[in-house]
Amino acid sequence: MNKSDLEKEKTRLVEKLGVQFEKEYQLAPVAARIFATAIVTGKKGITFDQLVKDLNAGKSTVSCHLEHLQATNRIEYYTKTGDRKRYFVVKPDLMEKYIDEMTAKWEAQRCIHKEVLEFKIQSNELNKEDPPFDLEFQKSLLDFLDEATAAVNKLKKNIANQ
Amino acid sequence: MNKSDLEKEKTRLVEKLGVQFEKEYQLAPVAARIFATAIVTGKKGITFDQLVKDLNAGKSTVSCHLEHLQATNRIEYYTKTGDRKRYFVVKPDLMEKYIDEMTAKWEAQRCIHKEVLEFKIQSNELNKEDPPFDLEFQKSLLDFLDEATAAVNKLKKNIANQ
DNA sequence: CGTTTAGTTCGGTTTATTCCGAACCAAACA
DNA sequence: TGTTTGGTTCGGAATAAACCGAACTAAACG
Repeated sequence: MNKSDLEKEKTRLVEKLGVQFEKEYQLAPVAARIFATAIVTGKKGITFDQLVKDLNAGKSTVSCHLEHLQATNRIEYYTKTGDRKRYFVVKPDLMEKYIDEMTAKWEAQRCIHKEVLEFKIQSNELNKEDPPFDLEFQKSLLDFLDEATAAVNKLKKNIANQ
Repeated sequence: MNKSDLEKEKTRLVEKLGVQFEKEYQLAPVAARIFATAIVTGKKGITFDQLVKDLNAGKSTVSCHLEHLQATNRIEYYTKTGDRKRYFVVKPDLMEKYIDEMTAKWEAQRCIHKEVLEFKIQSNELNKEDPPFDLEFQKSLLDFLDEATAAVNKLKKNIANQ
């Protein structure tokens, strides 16, 4: 196992992580690979033109996706004095952020499912003829979303205090 | 509040849920609205041509997305004797399924992050000159994914036994 | 056996995503 | 003040996703 093997391995890992991230975070292919590169590269960070080279991507593409990844709080950069390059690294509170995104989605869904429940209650009151709506199912959706949020927020606290 | 108001309300809810589902489950617009309609309609179910009418969609589009929603275990159908129509309803174990999907994704990620950790360990052993990789961050990703899986699987058991 | 009903398949169009290169800008340097 | 460096902006091209209608099929019905 020599240095060039490690580079190949890095490329392989970036690609594999990239595919996952495309799905998980709904990122464009190059965006996902930039994010993956930031993770595999670690705290020393990766520069703009290194990304352009490594990923065989256009400068505009990299610029655009770096912008987006920063805007969505997934990466940030630091600079070295006397060096104009930016060194991009993953944000350390990545997982807290992931949990927040998840719970925000669940909260939004819970809110609508509650409206749906109210709709079904009203419908049952007005239309006595129809087979009435099964409110239990709708309630179970709400309960699930509440409990999932609680479970994952507990986890978030554990992470923060460690 | 009369019957036609309820219909408008149903349309509104389908639309609102639809937008959520597009993002949450990565569904095409019409697919998300079909799924939303199934939820808002409840156990009495919705038919093929009702969907075509309600959603102003082509038959082929509805056919294709119904296919997909069944293949991904989100909806199923029942029939009435002497009635060739299919009545589509949401699968009752929707949330268990959602958890399974989530944990499957996490498992896949965990697996790659483990490979990344091994890569970083190897790199540290070989390149003594470089600033070494921070293994703790990588480990914390693995831990998070494990704990998240555990938390959510516990929730799954609670749901199943109720 | 012809017809209706319920749904599927296929080919093509529209629309949106993703990416690129060329031109540009702003800071630093010579 | 001209030039290099590091990065952004803009307009468009290639590609992929989403959808539609027309033709088709298979079961049931008369």
